[in-house]
Amino acid sequence: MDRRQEILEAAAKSFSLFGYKATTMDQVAKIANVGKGTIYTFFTNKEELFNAIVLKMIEEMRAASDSVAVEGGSFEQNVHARLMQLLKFRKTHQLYAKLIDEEKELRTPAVTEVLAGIEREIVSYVKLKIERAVSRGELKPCNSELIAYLLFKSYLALIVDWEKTHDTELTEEQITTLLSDTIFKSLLR
Amino acid sequence: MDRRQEILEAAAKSFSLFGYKATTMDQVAKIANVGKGTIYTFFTNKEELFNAIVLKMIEEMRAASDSVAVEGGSFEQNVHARLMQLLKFRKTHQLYAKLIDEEKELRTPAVTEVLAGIEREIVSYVKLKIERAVSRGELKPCNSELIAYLLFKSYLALIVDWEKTHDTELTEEQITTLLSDTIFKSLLR
DNA sequence: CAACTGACTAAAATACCATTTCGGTCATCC
DNA sequence: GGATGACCGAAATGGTATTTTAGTCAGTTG
Repeated sequence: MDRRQEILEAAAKSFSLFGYKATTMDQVAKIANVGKGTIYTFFTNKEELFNAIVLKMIEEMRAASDSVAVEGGSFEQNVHARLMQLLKFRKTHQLYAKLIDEEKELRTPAVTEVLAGIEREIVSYVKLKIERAVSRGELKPCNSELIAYLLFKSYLALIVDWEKTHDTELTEEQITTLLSDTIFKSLLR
Repeated sequence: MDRRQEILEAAAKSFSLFGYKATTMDQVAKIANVGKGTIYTFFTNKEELFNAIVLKMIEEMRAASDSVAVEGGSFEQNVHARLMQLLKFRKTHQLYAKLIDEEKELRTPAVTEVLAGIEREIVSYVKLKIERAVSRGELKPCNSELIAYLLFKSYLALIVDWEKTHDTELTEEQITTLLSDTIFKSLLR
């Protein structure tokens, strides 16, 4: 069977289970039933292998996000659904959750970088969606980068941070209403 | 001269210069020209001494916040001025800056706790201001805790987090306009 | 004698070194 | 000639000796 594929699957498994730092190349080789050297014919080093796995995860996230978007739906409806889905993914997906944990506990640089990259991508995606909605006339012209950033940070605060200091999780209803009345409303043409 | 006062000043100096972990009680005693035992006649332990210093800083923050509030000013005007001032204080004040650094680098529990406490206090203060403004009829009734939290997190994101990922700091004008059009606007009766 | 001191203690942090682990290479093998 | 795993140096880890430090208290001093 495809050796590259075996390696990718083994690596995905190991990174998901143990995180970046705690998975060893020997470990991956063993799970994949290949010699360690073989890994290096496909990936230049551990970090590149990791990046390949993360890239696959990002694809999954994109698919998950697309799966909740409604063709022809409003900007608000779609951005809300997408961000909620992405932040759910963040908690649910084994690898993502593991990486967040490793970032908090170990501060592994490769992990920090990857997580920051994902957030940048999300913000930049929201920014794109804003610009599209502006040019289609649904939203007022605005500083799309700034709004995208504020939107993302707001969702992050309400979904991720809130429960760290409060004991009752916010309902989706509360979040929807709040942001609908504030940020989203102000964007409408 | 008042020994308690000497100790407080020495401690403030040392905590500001070296942070919590790196100031030793011997150090404080030496700066204060006092035997180490004397410190323990006024403060039960290092953490209590630290809390006393932080309490003084909180007083300063309160004063700084009050100094920019306008008697009879609007809710938006005053909350904006106060939060801007508090977040400026956060960067500017030697002790506060040092503690943020220590929290990031060392994760000293006593420091983590103190910083979390300050944020809780700020949010709860904003919450109070919202409730006042609601009962005076300036704002619509709302979930004050939630709005206070979102407001604080938004300012934090725009002032503190933004510059970590972008190379151009946001102007106060941009922040004012953005939040005025979104969160603040939606609160008005 | 009451406030103050600093030598003292136990516990925690740090420095140090021996040993192991790990990412990456490459001579060898199938 | 693609795959392998023994091998290498560097980095991490563990264990231990040493130092540092928060907190105490017997003794000193004004």
